[in-house]
Amino acid sequence: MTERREAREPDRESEETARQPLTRERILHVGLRLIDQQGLEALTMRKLASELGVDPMALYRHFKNKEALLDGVADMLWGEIVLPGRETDWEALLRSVATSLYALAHAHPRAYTLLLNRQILPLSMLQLSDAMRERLQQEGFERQRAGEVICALFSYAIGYAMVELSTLLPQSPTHTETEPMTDIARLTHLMQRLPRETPAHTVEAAYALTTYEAETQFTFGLDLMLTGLKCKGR
Amino acid sequence: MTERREAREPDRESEETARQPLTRERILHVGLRLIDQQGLEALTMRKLASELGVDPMALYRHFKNKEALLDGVADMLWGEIVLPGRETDWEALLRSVATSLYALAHAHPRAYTLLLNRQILPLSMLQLSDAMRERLQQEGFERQRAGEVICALFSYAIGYAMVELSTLLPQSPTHTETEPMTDIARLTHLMQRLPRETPAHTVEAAYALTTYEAETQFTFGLDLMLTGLKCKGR
DNA sequence: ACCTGAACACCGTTCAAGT
DNA sequence: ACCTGAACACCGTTCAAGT
Repeated sequence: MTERREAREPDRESEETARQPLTRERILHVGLRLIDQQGLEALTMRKLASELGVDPMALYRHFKNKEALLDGVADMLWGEIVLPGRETDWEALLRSVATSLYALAHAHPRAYTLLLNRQILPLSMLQLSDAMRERLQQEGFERQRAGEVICALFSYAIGYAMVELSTLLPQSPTHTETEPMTDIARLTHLMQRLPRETPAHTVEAAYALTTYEAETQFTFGLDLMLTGLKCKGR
Repeated sequence: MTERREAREPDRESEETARQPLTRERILHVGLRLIDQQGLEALTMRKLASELGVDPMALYRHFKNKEALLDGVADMLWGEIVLPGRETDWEALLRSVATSLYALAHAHPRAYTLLLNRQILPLSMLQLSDAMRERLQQEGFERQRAGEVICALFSYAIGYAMVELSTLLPQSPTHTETEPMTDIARLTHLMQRLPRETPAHTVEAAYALTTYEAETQFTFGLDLMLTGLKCKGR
């Protein structure tokens, strides 16, 4: 996706190309692809190794254990968030980062939970928040206030994305890419995920919950925060 | 194993008391306790069964599989959130629910991620949000607006809690219960969770990030939302 | 010194054999 | 009809035996 090598031959991105030397980056890249395609629980040291055309134990020379490998994937995900150019003011900056974090959930729905599940602080996350803090301070925010704002923004954006994923994610990841589901499809999909004894009243509530335009709703909460911030002053 | 019915013995709340009949509730209860004590990945069908003094396969007559069991635990967690009395106005209501969701993260730090990781819609969550919607509508919110507010609030509260857990959670769960860590303890704990090559500049950023008073910071973001809501009108 | 794959100690779940 | 536990197909990781 991001990496364009301009090779003479069309990359088939299959087991054939897996004959390059084994690097940390390549492992992580294939690992993320595996999660995207088959889900987080399908990422197995053995499966990943065979995908790379390599002995399972070979992975352990690049990562201490599976946890460390997942930490690496999480760091990659954080690394996909980039700041807009220097000319954007603080409000647009916050809006941009929040939107990017939300969009990341659609780019990597099965991997997204790694953003918060890890037991380390991803370096990319620290660098991102530090760069944001610097920009906010330049526009007059106090240091601590800047930190609070960033933390609140991250919490909302990621939290919203995870709520959406946990209530809307189809079992098959195909829908995410294509056009929105029909009402019928949405309802049947919903019914599958409710206990059989759910009262009709609650089914209706659930349907309402999952029917809102997700993007609009995300913006609503984001606007709440930004409005509050402007009311309070920086 | 033979069934022993020693009714005269005082409850020691250990494996002895595990001789009660196996019910869905008891399984879930012990399962949550196991997660609280040993972490989510330590919850094993086999371990849980032995904790209950039961054959592993016995669990499968109450739950289709491990996923269904975890769904049940998630539902229990949602069930711990209760609404305040009818006399509280909408702002206090929202504040109360958000705070409860946040507090739940401290009561069950190792299980908290289940709130959002499940592939079903927990019934308790639907009932909670539906009850909230009703209350908000009674106070003049439009139906859709009420839904948006609830969703935004859930997102922020849970998101904040998960951000806090993922950046602050000590490896040993003891600290959560006791008094706050000292600065030194916090710093060393932080250093353990950063890559060895982290530049000093970023270490400082990370330290700042994890040092804020968590509770105060949570309230800051919550206030942002509520202020925004009041500015915009209901 | 590096690389490998057999082996260990688990896991969720199936299934056949017991009652 | 219910209950049980052996067995299957995995898993992450150790470790000794190869090079």
